Amino acid sequence: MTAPKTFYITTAISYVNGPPHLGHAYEAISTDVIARFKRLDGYDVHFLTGTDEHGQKVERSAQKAGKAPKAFCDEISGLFQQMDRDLGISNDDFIRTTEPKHYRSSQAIWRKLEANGDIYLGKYAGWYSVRDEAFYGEDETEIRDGRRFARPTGTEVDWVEEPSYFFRLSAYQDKLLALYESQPDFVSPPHRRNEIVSFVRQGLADLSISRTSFKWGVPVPGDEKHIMYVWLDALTNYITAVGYPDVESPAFRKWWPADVHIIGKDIVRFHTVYWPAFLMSAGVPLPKRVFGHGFLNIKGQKMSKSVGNVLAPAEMKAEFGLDPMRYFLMREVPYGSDGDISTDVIVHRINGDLANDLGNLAQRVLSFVAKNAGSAVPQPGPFTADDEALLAAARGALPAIRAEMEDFAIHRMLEAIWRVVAEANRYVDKQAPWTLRKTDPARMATVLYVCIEVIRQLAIYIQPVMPGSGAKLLDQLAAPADVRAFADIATPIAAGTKLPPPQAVFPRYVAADPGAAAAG
RNA sequence: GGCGGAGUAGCUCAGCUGGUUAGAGCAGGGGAAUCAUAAUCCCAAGGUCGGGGGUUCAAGUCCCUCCUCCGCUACCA
Repeated sequence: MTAPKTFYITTAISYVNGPPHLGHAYEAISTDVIARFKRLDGYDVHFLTGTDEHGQKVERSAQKAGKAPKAFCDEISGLFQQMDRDLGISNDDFIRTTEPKHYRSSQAIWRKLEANGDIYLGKYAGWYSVRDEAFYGEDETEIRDGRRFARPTGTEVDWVEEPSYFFRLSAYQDKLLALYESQPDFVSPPHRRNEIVSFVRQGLADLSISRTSFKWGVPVPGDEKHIMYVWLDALTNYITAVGYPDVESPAFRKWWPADVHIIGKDIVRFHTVYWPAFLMSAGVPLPKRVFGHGFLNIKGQKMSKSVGNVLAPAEMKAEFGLDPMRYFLMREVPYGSDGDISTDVIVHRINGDLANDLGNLAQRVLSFVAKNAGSAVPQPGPFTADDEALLAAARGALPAIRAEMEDFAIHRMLEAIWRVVAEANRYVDKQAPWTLRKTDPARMATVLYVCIEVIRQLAIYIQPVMPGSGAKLLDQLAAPADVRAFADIATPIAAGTKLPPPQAVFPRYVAADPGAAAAG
């Protein structure tokens, strides 16, 4: 037997500066969809998510909250873990950068970079924004009301002058360009790749990778006045979780290099420039791919605290239900682009795609079978061309959705599935089993069989996005738990299978209190 | 300022290396059916493909130019 195909996928670790919002949920859900898809497709999957807990911003937030940094992190990290549970996220592990094993791992990679001659002590002076965790040039700042702000982001900056260790990022320019050249899909979607390539082409400056102005971080080995730059520490989480620095450990050998890091578009550079450079220096293989997803806007506006339109994942779930919420987010927004959401669009999707198209398809067929076929899968006769065409469309969707998921085109995967849904509804109308019931019961049996088989396949396909609903549908088809993977598409349902009473899976959404819905 | 992307039916978007009457989904219009969560199905309608110029037998699809929007990035004393 050959070793099972493995798939290691990660989200970015969330910064514990505040509670999770819909953007975090979006990343968690989309990564979860890919992870579940791969599991259903026969891969041994390792899905990692977690929280990023160091840095001056967290130190200050903790102070403001009157808490010790670690206690503060425990609390916020707990909220993220709760969110994952609420959203049905199937992560196999949850890493926190404050774990002892992560200190060990971060210090180990530091020593590797050092041993490779890529770290030197210098001095950094500049305008530093705690909010952005970044330095700005004098000319990038402006003074308002006697205080100085970074122009690009509008955050307040302080003059910071301190000794700092630097990483020789400048030495990696050619190697990085060679990487983008030889592995065109290392960075995706493609337009992100172009941005990164042009950024690196402009030349890379060495990177300041330590701080002395605060304490909340991983101490630099051998010079504990310094703590490591949060990004070096944070990125390392991906290898810590699978056993680094024990590169010979079973976990590390099994999972690393990661198949894909799913991240937000705002941190593509850290993952496709700094991270591969660190790994090259440390002599660790690079992740295979990095995918930067887009952001969600609410009715055309960026989510922000000051606008007051920050949507809590729990609110949206409470209003629309978990699976409809997951479906909406995955279907409405092309994965990799920004998306806009509003209550109108959500309701439209839920009622149109879920209740009317798929939900009603299942309900019209299953209730018909319950009433007219003795609540069991009918015995089919010979298939007509129409039957074969629909069955072929359903079966043929599998390679199509696989291809879409290779590019992380989750929205197009769903589109492909829904093309089958539409075809199935057309088939039902054309075959009109309610007429056949009177004229040709044998033919009716065949038609119903085909419908049930197609619904079974659809139920299997939707599981990555809507695990609960897929399961509910498969329960109604009396499908045992061990025949719900993509491999089971090929084995049609057995005639004679006794079916439980049908039950609507996707109810229509009706606003309880019009105007009070979550997204406005 | 540089690099890149985008401007196609009311809305969201497909349209690969140029080639018959420019497509889909949704909304809107008409009709059919009644198994079903009043869901479904069919039909028609709807676009000077951002403006202008050019290449070509032929351009949404190539070239030039202008306008608008977006992303990345750099930056003027």
